[in-house]
Amino acid sequence: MTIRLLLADDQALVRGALAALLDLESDLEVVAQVGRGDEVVAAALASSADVCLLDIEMPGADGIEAAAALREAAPQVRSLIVTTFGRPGYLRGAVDAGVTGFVVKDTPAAELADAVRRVHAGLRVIDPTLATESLTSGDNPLTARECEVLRAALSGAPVAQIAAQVHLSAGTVRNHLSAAIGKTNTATRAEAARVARERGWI
Amino acid sequence: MTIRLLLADDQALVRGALAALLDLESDLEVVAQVGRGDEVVAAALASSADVCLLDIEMPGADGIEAAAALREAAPQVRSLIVTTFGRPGYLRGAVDAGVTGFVVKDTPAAELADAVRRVHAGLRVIDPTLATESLTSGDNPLTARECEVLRAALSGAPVAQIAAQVHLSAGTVRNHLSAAIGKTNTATRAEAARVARERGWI
DNA sequence: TTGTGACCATGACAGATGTCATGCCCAATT
DNA sequence: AATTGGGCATGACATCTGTCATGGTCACAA
Repeated sequence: MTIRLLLADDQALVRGALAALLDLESDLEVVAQVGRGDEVVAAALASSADVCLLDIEMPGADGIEAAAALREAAPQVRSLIVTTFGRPGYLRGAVDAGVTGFVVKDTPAAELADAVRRVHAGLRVIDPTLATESLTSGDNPLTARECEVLRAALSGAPVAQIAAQVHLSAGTVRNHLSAAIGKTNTATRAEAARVARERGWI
Repeated sequence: MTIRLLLADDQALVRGALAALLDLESDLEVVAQVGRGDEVVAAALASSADVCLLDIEMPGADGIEAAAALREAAPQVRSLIVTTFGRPGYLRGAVDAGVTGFVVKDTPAAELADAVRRVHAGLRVIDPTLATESLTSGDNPLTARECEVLRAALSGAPVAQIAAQVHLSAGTVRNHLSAAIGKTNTATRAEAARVARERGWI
């Protein structure tokens, strides 16, 4: 009995290449490919996939949202995040969304098929490098508001614009930014936003 | 006679998957794989590759630098940039470095093999979407200094730190940043740096 | 009930930032 | 020789930003 796979990645070339790689394995079969996160559930159901390989950065919905939707609509389908970015925050979010596996695209190609088989068997597959990083980087110390304001600050926009965007007064925005700057040990909001993003806090 | 290929991409999984994809073609053969830009030339010579597929973002040297080095050391080897980012600035730099082809990873997988064959035949292969974008986005209006200062501003560091980094007075840095803000039609240096990066100007 | 902590807001202050005018040096162009 | 344009710098100015103190509301836990 072959394991039926769905691939979700917005880069067609990578998607096709992964399909070629996995189809080399006699016990694996790619039965569906999508380029958007919001098409994952429908495609998984239509193709009766066993395991979904999900990239994180996709239009429509990211891979973590897709995994959460998948758990809701088709709990028997396992999901494996295959992503470029090993941000610890992503890993946490992915685990919360109920994914069974999480590997980065630095993984040797030969190991991917094994990861898929383990995931299909219900075993947790977590990139070890990432797992330790996740522990060292700790929890997100930012409050919900601070995250929201920092996200708006990512573009580099001035405070007035951020305030309009999040429907707060300029003074309050500055307070939140100041708190975030303190918690990230940085000197400017631009730097704080960058650090928070790298740590996966926003 | 098969076309001998070298793959350079820092993500092992993508590299391996591309190898699987291309090895499906009977007239193509992947004879070398590297994960760093500064290993391309040696590997190309050792494996007597005909065409090198180069990612842009790699440690050691980026794909464009690798292509330039390759033209220097082994002019008979064709290079094809295969990258995630379609920044117009990249395309310009790549053409200047003498690459024969430039495709983005959004390309359908089925077209890659054809692109490789065309490149091997000496034909120019340029992603059409990118080519038009490159024309509309126009030339880089920033001076060398402005680029340098903007690059240092990418991290969000305060002016004093940027000044120390580029060995200029704080006042001069502010002047350059002000000029860059004007040329990018933005309000802050963080925004200017973001826009300039998106446009491929830095 | 009494904290406790997140959230929102205001006001005040020092320091950072963006803008502008001005000047000098140097290289390339006219 | 004169002009132009980039690079460098300084000083001045208005504004923006980051910090801090203060005070209010609300939800939740002790």
